[in-house]
Amino acid sequence: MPTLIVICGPTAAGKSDYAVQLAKDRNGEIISADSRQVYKGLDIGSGKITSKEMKGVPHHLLDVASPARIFTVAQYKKLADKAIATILKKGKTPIIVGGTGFYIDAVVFDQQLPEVPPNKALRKKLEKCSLAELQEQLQAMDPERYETIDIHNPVRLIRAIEIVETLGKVPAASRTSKYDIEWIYLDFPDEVLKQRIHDRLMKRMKKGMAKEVQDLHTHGLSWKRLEMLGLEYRFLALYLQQKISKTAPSTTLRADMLAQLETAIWQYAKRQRTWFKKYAK
RNA sequence: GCGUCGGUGGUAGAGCGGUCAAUUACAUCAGACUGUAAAUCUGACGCCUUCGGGCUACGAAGGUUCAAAUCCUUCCCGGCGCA
Repeated sequence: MPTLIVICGPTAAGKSDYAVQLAKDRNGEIISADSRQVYKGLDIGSGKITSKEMKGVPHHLLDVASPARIFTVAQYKKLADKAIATILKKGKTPIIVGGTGFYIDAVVFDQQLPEVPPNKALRKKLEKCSLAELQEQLQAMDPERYETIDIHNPVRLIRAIEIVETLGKVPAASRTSKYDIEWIYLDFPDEVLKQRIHDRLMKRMKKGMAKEVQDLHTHGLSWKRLEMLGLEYRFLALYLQQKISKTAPSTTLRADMLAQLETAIWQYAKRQRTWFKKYAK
C-alpha cells in the first residue's frame, strides 16, 4: 500500500509551515484539506499559504472553485484522489494537510459518498418543513437510516431524504483505506493556542482582511453567502453591514466584532479537536 | 441632601409570596458528524449525593408569614430627576 502522510490539528496550530518543511524532507507534495481554501479569492481570511511561503513545494486543492457556488466534499474527494494518483505516479509522497476533518475522512478512508448531487428545488421545499415533518418523512422512507441519523439536525435529515428520493435508501457508510497512513497531529495547550489565534487575527486585520471581504462582496458575493462561509468571512460581513450587536456600550463595533470572532474561532478549534480525537484511536 | 428607579447565577436579562437552584440568550465544558462541514446538531452547566434526596443561594442585616428572589424596615452600592 502506498504511504500517505496526514497532518491535522486545530486552526492556528502551524500546519501549513510544518507541511512545507516535511514535504522537503520527505520528497512530498501537499494536498490541502481545507473547505475554505478551495475557493478562489478567499486568501487572507482563510489563511491560505502564499506562493512565496510554499518554497517551491507543489500544493494541490487550493483555488479550485469559485466562492459563488458551493463546493462539496464529493467534489473535493474526486480532485484529491486524482491529485494523490498524480503525486504517487511521480514517485513522491502525498501529504494531506488541513483542518477539515470531513474532507480528510472522505479521502483517507475512501468514503463512498452516494452519487446524489444536491437538489436545489427539493431542498428549498424541505427547508420549509418543520423538524418533526422531516423526521416523519425520513422515518417512513428509510427507517434504517432514521435509526442512525441525528434526528435533531435538519441539514442531515434533508440530505438523507434527498438521497432516498433518488436511490430509494441511504447506502451504508463504508470506511476502508487504500493507504498506509502516517498520522501527524499538531496542537498546543489551550492558552498558547488561544494566544496564537489572537495574534494571527490581528495580523490578518493588518493585512487588509476587511478589504478582502468588502471586495468579494462588491465583486458579486452576497452578504448571505459570505455569512455562510463562517468565521472571518461571516463576522467581517456582519461588521461591514453594521449588523454586529455591541455587547458592552463602551467598546467600539470593531472591537466587539473581533472579540466575537475570536470566540468563534476558538469554538471551531475545539470542534476540530473533537473530530481529530477519533484518529488518535 | 430630597425624590425616584434599580441591585438575580460567568455575562445580559426574566421572575415579583408557594409549582424557583430560579424562563431565556450568550459564554464555558463535553460530544456528534455519509455531497452546506469555518457549516449543522446534541448534552452538561451552584455544591454534595448511596440518585431518594441533602445543603448553600437572588446586594447586606433584620422582620412579617406555615412559606420570601418575590412583602416591610434599615443600611450599602448604581442610574436618573430636583437641589
